[in-house]
Amino acid sequence: MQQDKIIPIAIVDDHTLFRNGVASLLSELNEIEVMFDAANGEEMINKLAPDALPEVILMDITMPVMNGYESTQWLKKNYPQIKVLALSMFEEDAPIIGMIKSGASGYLLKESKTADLVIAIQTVVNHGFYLNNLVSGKLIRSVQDDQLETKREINQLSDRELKFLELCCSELTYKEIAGVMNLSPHTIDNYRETLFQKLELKSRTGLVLFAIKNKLIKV
Amino acid sequence: MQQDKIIPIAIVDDHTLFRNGVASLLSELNEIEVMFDAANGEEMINKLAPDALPEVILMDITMPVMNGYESTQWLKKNYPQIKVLALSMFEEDAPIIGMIKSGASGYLLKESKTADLVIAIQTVVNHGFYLNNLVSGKLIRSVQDDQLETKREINQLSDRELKFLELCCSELTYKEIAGVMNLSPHTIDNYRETLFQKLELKSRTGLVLFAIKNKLIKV
DNA sequence: ATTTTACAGGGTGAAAACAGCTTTTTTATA
DNA sequence: TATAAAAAAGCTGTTTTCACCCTGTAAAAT
Repeated sequence: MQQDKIIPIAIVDDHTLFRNGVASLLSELNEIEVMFDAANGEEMINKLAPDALPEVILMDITMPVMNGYESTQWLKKNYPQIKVLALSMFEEDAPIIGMIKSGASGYLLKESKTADLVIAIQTVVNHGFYLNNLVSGKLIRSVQDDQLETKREINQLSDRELKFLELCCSELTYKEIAGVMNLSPHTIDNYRETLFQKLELKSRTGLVLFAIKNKLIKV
Repeated sequence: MQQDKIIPIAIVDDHTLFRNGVASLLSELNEIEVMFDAANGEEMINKLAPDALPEVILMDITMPVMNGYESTQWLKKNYPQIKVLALSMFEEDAPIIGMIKSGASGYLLKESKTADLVIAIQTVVNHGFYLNNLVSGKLIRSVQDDQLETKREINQLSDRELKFLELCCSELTYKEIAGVMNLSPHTIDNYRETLFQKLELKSRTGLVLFAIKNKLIKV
């Protein structure tokens, strides 16, 4: 690992002391060069020089003006080659998954040791991502949670109502749905009314949104 | 690790020789006990005894009658405590992400060494999941890919059309949308028509579906 | 034995959505 | 600055959706 070239990085964090501290720590090493630091995403954007880009940006989450999620998304849009390593004090699921979804290639706690930070930076450069125990479990769960998760309202619905709801998520008119289900349009009216009542909705759009939110249909 | 109790597992794979081979390999160890094996998901369901469940099930993907995805989903629904370890010859993104999304706690290639398989089984039992290099990169990318990905049609749309499209994904009537956007209902009619034409749709439901498919709104 | 619940069918009127036009205003740019 | 292309607004219909009203049957529940 020591034979690697010097990695140019940047630090984005609103706590000046922390920012300078990390910069100072890393400056002592000859594997890493801190190109610049910024107190938030907007400052980062202004300091980014297209002809001298960092390879990795250490990114805090909570920051004024432009936070870590927004900043990371902006980077992925404008400089997708720059790797973002989230550096935060939060160990909850939401910020971790949020930063990963925003495009971060890794997530590290601020209480980590310097050595871990260096390894993370190098891993991100060499392998494109850095996963530690903190992230991997949450990550796998977040992908899976998309799947299961059932709402209680759904149990109130009969098979035919579910079938009807599914057909609502198409460009078929109610009359056409009646045709497909071999029912009278009036019966379809009943289904619609029943669903509106059960789900507390008032339009077909509402039905579609409900069906999608509850993964009754695949988008 | 050697102080762990004996782990009861099951093997589901349509290749009899492979199934028996793995069973024989693992039977020689005293960390793992193979409770039963099955050629597909249906057979597995029949052989599952609620009073003697395996902790881990090694799951092939391609199988007749009921494949690995379906089987894993069934397990997660009916016996969520059983961990599924996908065991397959495919190293492509789709099957890996697919199995994880179906609920698998890990993914291992069939060409892996016995020792790796044992470690994977133990890791799944002790930590709830097993991530190797094969999976982690794809996983992080699959979560992120959900995000970006833009359709060419979207570029054809103006800001106001996008705003209108967003408002369509609610229970607001067109008249109410006109109010929110400070426009005449007739202008809203124009937007609708334009979008129908540009996106080749013919109903509001179609608009909603399009917006969701292209992640223009968060569900 | 009676009530409840789910399912199927029917009708009316009002509101909203859809379709096809024309005209005016704004914006961009050649 | 002329002009083309958008965005915005208007009009006139038709169709669809929505919100009520209702009857009847069959299966569960009380």
